[in-house]
Amino acid sequence: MPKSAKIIPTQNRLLAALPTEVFDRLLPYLTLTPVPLGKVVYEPGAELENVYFPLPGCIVSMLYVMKDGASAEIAVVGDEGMVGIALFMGGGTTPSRALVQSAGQVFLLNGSLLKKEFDRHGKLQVLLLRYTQALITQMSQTAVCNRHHSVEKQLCRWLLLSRDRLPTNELTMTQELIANMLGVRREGVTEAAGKLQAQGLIHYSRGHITILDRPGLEARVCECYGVVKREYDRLLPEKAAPLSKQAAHPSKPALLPG
Amino acid sequence: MPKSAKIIPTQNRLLAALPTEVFDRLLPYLTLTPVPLGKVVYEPGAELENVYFPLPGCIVSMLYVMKDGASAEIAVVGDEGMVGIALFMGGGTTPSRALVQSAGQVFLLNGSLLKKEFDRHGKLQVLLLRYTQALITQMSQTAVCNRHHSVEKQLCRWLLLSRDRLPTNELTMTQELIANMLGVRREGVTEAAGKLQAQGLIHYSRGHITILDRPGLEARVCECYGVVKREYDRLLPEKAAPLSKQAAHPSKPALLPG
DNA sequence: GGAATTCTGTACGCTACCGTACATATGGGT
DNA sequence: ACCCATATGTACGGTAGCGTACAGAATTCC
Repeated sequence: MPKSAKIIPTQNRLLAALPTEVFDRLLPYLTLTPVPLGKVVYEPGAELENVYFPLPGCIVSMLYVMKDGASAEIAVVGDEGMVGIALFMGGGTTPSRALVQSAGQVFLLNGSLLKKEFDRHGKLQVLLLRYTQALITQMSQTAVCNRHHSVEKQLCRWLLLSRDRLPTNELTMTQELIANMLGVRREGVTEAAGKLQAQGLIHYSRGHITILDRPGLEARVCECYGVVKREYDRLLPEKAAPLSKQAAHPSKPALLPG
Repeated sequence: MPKSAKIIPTQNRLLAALPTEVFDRLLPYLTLTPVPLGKVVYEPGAELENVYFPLPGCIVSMLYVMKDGASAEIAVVGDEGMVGIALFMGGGTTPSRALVQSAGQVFLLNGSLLKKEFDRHGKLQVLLLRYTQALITQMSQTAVCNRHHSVEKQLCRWLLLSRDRLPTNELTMTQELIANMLGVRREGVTEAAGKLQAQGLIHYSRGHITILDRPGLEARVCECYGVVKREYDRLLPEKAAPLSKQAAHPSKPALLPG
């Protein structure tokens, strides 16, 4: 049992799932950093210097912004994941932008250190690749959802995706920002949010949204949310138990068959 | 120089880029297989047994089909890539379906053999991860395109993506099928295709489309096509020269700056 | 050669969302 | 307490794409 107590990197689920050996190797280089809402974590085409492991409550959004300024969210990353996969995938850059959608803290890790550990091709590599596949599912499903579903359903999906990465039912987020993420007009969000509020599912005012009835949202969301959620549950380590005993014995054999 | 001539696996660009050692290891297990249009290569949720390396002219489409039957294409794979990335990413399955969009031939490789080679973490791993990142870009951009662009522009994108993976300007494809891929009505495709034909960009009749004016299509397509194209060019090995001399000297330093 | 199937063309009302414009409300700053 | 910036509400015409229906054209099958 290491000098626990202070060791909160386990609050990120990827880091938490690392075996002690790997974890200890990275620990000295993990820097806890607060990130404010709206901060741009990386720009399209820019070589990544660091990767980021969000802590619970911090959400980073991957957004594509077109020449004419129109934008669309491609995926979100919270404490279940990592920002900067292009670093180990080999490209070093991506055409999208990453920005903080919910302020909080991240563990920052130097990119070449991560790459080095990745290239040992131990547990970290396995974890990150599985995470990447989950991310791919999220992106795919976003494409499908963008094609077929109404703004209201997409808003439900977005709210649930956010809620899953937050510690409370409160989110700090204006309708304008949500509109940017969803790639629709702000008025469209106002209208959809208005309906949800009228039905008692959420409450909002000036940049604060409270989820009042999660089951209600789940009843209204399109299948896209569930598909992504199940895939994340299947591919990623379980939410770490409060007192981390991981690596000792994987208490439940995950959902893997056999 | 091995018993060349017959060794056409190099017609797939990923296979072609492998160093001789790796290539020779896999060669005995690569099975050349014809695949007809419409063939389902894998179903959502089904454990993959094999992976597929399409040859030029063969295109496999990754499609998500919803409960109500509505569908949308997530990405396409041709001779630049591989079908079945979930196998080495760790999940083993995906929620999407893969089906043959343009008949042709593929090299089939047993999944566990691929995984084994991947886990040596040599050149194959590097290549496949870079390829996966390119695929991610394609998926992301599809999401963006689905959100913001007209059917006509998307049709242009789709035609160019297909053309890039075919040896000629001819594609065998009904408007009905294109509509399934794009996730729009068949009539929407008829209308858009009609416009393109009126402008002399394409010609079509009963399941056969000919691209007459590629620059014209490029002038009308949205930026999404270019973003994906450039990322593929950046991340993947160049199109193999007819007589494979790859690995010797990368004749041109790609589009990389510096 | 005729019938059946499969593709493509056209039409028409409907709806969700857009672009734009402006009104109202809320909270923070001084 | 007031002002101002910011967030939200509402309205209205425009349009792209939908759902549906059906008609004409090109292959395939017998």
